[in-house]
Order: sequence, then C-alpha cells, then structure tokens
Amino acid sequence: MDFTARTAEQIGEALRRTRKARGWTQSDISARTNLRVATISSLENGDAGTKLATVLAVIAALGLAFRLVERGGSFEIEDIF
Amino acid sequence: MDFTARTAEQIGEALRRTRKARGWTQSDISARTNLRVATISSLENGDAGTKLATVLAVIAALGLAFRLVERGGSFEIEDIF
DNA sequence: TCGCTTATTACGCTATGGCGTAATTTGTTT
DNA sequence: AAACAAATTACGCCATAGCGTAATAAGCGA
Repeated sequence: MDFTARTAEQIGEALRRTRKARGWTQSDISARTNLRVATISSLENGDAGTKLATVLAVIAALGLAFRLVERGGSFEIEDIF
Repeated sequence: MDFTARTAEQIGEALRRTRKARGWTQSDISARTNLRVATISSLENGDAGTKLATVLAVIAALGLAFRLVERGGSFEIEDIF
C-alpha cells in the first residue's frame, strides 16, 4: 500500500485502490470531506484540474500523506505497467 | 531531501526547498513548465487552490514524484515542528 | 547604500472546479 | 433477470486559478 505517482491518473488510481482497501465507498469519503461524490469520482478518474485542497482532503480522509521523493535515483515500481 | 506533507503549506515549502537545493529560481521552473512565475510563487506559498496539474508540473520539473504513504503507522518527522 | 536579480502582488480576462440537484449508467447480490 | 447500491455524467451557478502584462517589494552581492 505504497504508491508512487507522477500523473493525475496514477494519483487517482492510488486513491481509489486505497479507498477500496479500506472497504469504503465514494459516499463515505464524501461524508468525511464534505466533497460531492461527483468530485471524488472526478479525482479518482485522473482529472488534473482538481484542486490541491480537494486532493489533500481525500488523502486526509484516507489516512494518507504525501511524500515527495527524488525521481530517477531509485527504481519506480509503476514503470513496469 | 525527502519531505512528507499533509498540507498545501508543507508541499509549498518542500517544493521551495528542493528548488533552492537545485540552485534554481522560480523563473527556471517557469521556463521548464510554461507556468508563470506568479503561479509558482503562489504554490510555494501554500495556496491550496492550486490545480493538481500545476503541482505535478512543478514536481516533474524538479525531478520529484509523489509517494502516497500510510499515515499514523510510523513516525512523522514534521510533527516535531 | 546602490543596483541588479528574484519574488510577490495587482488588474482585467477566460476557462473551469466544485456546488446543488438529479438523471443515468454501471456493478453487485440474490 | 430483478432489485438495490455505487459510480458517472449533466445543467445552471458562483468563485477563482492561471493567463498576459506590469508594478512593487524583497534579497543580495559589489
């Protein structure tokens, strides 16, 4: 449960996977963030126009945090896919 | 050079520190991203309204990537400050 | 302190995020 | 297949990000 991402699509996917791993619905996240289900959906589907505040709210709701890591230095797991 | 962040302020600070560590100016980032210097400034100053696309562009320009990490499990360094 | 570079802020503009609400499509379970 | 739950999409509305341009304010070395 440790995702590295460079694109909005990857972030969306990571958030969706984490949410499902928690056994939660978008509606659950909505309740915890006061964001509309539609907004969560948009984010999970990789909309890069999403505001940082929205991403942060969802991340917080999922009990996650961002870590900014150096790229190129080490192997990136998602480069396989 | 490994920042964990939960807020826009922390992300902005991390990006600013990384940029300075690279010896770059906001203008350098601007050239690499086609974003205005003012936009970079706003992001580094912690504006949560910034679009995800903007954050991703700056991160890419700095050679960084996001890592979504589980919170609460382990110790968070920035909780000290 | 002066002068140059870098960063922040402002004004008018267009594009769009997120809102409320609600319909529709997709998934899941029996 | 039917029925319910979950996710996606749509429409009108308001707020605001990021744009071009430019002025102002910090930083900083000579």
